[in-house]
Formats: sequence, C-alpha cells, structure tokens
Amino acid sequence: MGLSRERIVLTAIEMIDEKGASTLTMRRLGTRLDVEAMSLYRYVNGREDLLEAVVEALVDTIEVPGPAELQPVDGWQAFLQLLAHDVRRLAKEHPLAFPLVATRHPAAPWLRPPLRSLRVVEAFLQGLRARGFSDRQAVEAYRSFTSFLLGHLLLESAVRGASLSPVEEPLDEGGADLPNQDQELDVENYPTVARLRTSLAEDHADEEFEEALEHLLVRLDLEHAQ
Amino acid sequence: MGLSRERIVLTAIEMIDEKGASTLTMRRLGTRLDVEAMSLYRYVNGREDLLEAVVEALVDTIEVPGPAELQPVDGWQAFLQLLAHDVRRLAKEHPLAFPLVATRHPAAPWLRPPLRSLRVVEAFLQGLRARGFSDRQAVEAYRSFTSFLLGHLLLESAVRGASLSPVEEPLDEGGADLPNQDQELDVENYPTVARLRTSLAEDHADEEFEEALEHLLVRLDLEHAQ
DNA sequence: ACCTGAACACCGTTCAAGT
DNA sequence: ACCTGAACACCGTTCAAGT
Repeated sequence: MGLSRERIVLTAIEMIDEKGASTLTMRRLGTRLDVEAMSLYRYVNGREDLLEAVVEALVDTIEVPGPAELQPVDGWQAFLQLLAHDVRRLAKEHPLAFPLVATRHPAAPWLRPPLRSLRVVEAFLQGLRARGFSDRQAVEAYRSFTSFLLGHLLLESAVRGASLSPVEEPLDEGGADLPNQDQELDVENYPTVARLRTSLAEDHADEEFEEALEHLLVRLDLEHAQ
Repeated sequence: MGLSRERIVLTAIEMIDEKGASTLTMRRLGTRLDVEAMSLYRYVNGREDLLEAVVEALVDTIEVPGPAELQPVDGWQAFLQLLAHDVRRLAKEHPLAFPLVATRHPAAPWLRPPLRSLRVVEAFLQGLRARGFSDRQAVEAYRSFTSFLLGHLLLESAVRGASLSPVEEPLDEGGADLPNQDQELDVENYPTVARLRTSLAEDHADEEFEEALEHLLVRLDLEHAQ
C-alpha cells in the first residue's frame, strides 16, 4: 500500500485515461492515492517529470516484434505490420493520453514520437537491419514510419478523445453574444461540406490505417529494391 | 489602443510563439495588454475559448489555392502541392503553436486537424471536385491528406519547438537520485542507435516532406484513375 | 460601455516539522 | 525513511463596484 514511483505513474495514467491530462493535478492525484500532494515529490520531480514518466511508461508497453513473435525469416513487411498495429493498440487504449506521447518534446532529435524511446528505436533499427535493410534505409524507414504513425494515430485519438473530452457541456442557455465554436448550423453556408456531410462523418479509421500502411510498405519496398 | 477580441488573440499568439502555450496565462496576457486579467473576459469566454480562437486565427491564415494562385487548368496535383506547402508555412512560422492546431479536439468529426475549419474543408473539396475528383475520391483525399500533413508537420514542430522549449534548463548540480530524462549517455547501451547516431540526428525535414507528398500524390492518382 | 478591486477556489512547490 | 502542515506565489474566474 506504500507509495512508489510506479504506483504514482500508473494512477496518473488512470486519471488521464478517464478525464484527460488537463485534469491531472498533483493534489487530485494525491487524494486518489490517499496521501497529501506534497508526498509525491519524494518520487517525482514535479508535474512535468511525472508527465514525462507517464509517456515513458506508455511507450514501454510497445512490443517490438522479436524472436518470440516473429521468425527472422518473416520479412520486414511482417515486422513493420506487427509493430504498427501494436502502436495503434496503444493509441486506442489511451486516446486521451496519446496526445502527450505525440507532442511532448523528445529528449533527443532522433527520438521521434511516437517511437520515442531508445529501446524501441534500437529494436526497430535492428529488426530492419536483420531483414536486409542497409543502415541508410533503416534510418529512412524510421523517419517515414514515425510520421505515418503519428499522423494517423493522433487523428484517431483526437476524434475518439473528443467524445471523452474534459470540457463539460455547458447547459445551453442560449444567450452568448461572443463568437461560438459550435459551428454546426453554419454548415449551410458551405454547400459541398453540407452535401458530403454524412460521408465526411463516417469513421473509416481501420481502412485508412491499413491502406496507408500498405502504401508505406510499397514505398519502402521501392527504396529497398534499389 | 482599446481592447478587442482580435488584439487579444494576436497578442496571445505572440506569447505562445515566444514561450509556448503553457506560459500563456490570462494574467500575463493582461499585463502585456496593459490591462487587468479580468478585462479579458469581456471579449473571451475564458482561457479555453481563447485557445480555440488562437487555433481558428492560425487556421484562417491558410490560403487554399483559388483562381488567383492557380488556373483551373492546373491539375489537382498542383492544387494539393500549393496547399500542402502553405500549411507547412504555418507550421514553420508557429512551431510552438502548431501542437494546439494538431491536438485540440475538433468541433466536428469531419474537421480533421490541421485543416480544421469549414472554410478550408469547403475549398479543399471544391478544389478537387473542380479538377476531376468524384465526391468519394475528394473525401478520401481529404482524409489521407490531413493525416499526411499532421504526421509530418507535427513531427517537425516537435523537433524544432524543442529548442524553444519552455522548460528552463536547471543548472546541473549533479545530485538527483530520481530517474533522469537525460538519456544522452545511455546511448552506449544501444549499439545500433549509437552507431547511427549522427545519421539519425540529421535534419531532413524538407526532403522527407517533399518525398512523402510526392508519394501521396501518386497514391491518390492510382485511386483517381480508377 | 468598459475596466478594476476584492474575493474565492484551486494550483504547483518548498521546507521545516512531525512520526 | 516517509509523510504532513503551513506557507508562498501564482492560477482562472465571478461579480459588485467604479468611471
């Protein structure tokens, strides 16, 4: 029942998953752990350090395919497919936390979100080297793969997270004079959007992800063949 | 010299550009405008509304290629090229603000960051419709184009923004017991990263962007030809 | 109509003090 | 060794009051 850095980080992740990072305060976290907020500072160098630890813990759950999941004989395509889907699992399990993984400034320029840990980058590069990539090709693949993951997964998280958003719906008292972000009705002034509204609102996250991943692999294959 | 919503938003953007969104407080913004913080609430429904207005103002600077910049005879490739580069201009001009554009929850599921305004989406869809895309193709292009922009530009912003980061370097007193995010030295435990370190640290943002854009256009062309 | 003073509830963080 | 009480500086926000 004692406090520990690990317990603090896990509870912080819980709270972020429930209501978003902006509602995670040291004091509320302390309360949840049955402790005064000040006690947390024994284990954590302040709130920023805690958020960094949260990101690290999340990224640590990423499983880079190794001998257990994948024979070396399986190509780099299988390797990247498995990895991509595991990062997507992370994004889907933590839609409100994923923006942190995506946007917190990486410690080094070569730690690109969302694959922002030395362990993952090392395994990524080794995985491709072992499957026929040159050093240069592996590094280029790291760059395009991270951009691909970031774009697709953050977009998914933003949309899915919007439902769980921390902003409490203000009861509509219909009296605000200021410009309102609720543009629902203005759609009528944008005929194409209005016409395609239904189609635009459809959720095709799965297909989008698979298709874009497929194309990325094709693209990498072209460079790989050179 | 009087206060106005516009002046407030522009000053907020200035402050974010300088030190990041986390340092933008209502009170500091008031001080900068020579006014008490409470005065801002006449023009802005609180801090969240202000940030929303900041995002809106930034997105409003995106120029979707119209008759002025582009003949209808120019293909959809030229249209998307110009648009992509203008969104990239926005990201480069505001590396510390772009994460807001990227991660704030969109008002509607079809307003995908970073093209998150009705005006831009409408012009985007019309631009492609006028250049031979079907409704379905235009919507699919909107989805893949936004994912592409988000991934590449947010990654660029994160890296570039890290230099301007709001975290003040703590003078290294060399005494912290807690896990430290400064993993610089641990690189030695990751041989492949260590070996490719220099290559990984190189900034190829320009080429990456151009190349990925080129491939996206090829990919869209395949679907378009069907 | 526009800005302010005073106040409230809530933050992050430090540090001496308790056990 | 581990947690807390008290305190400080700083937040966002409301509202009655000033001009």
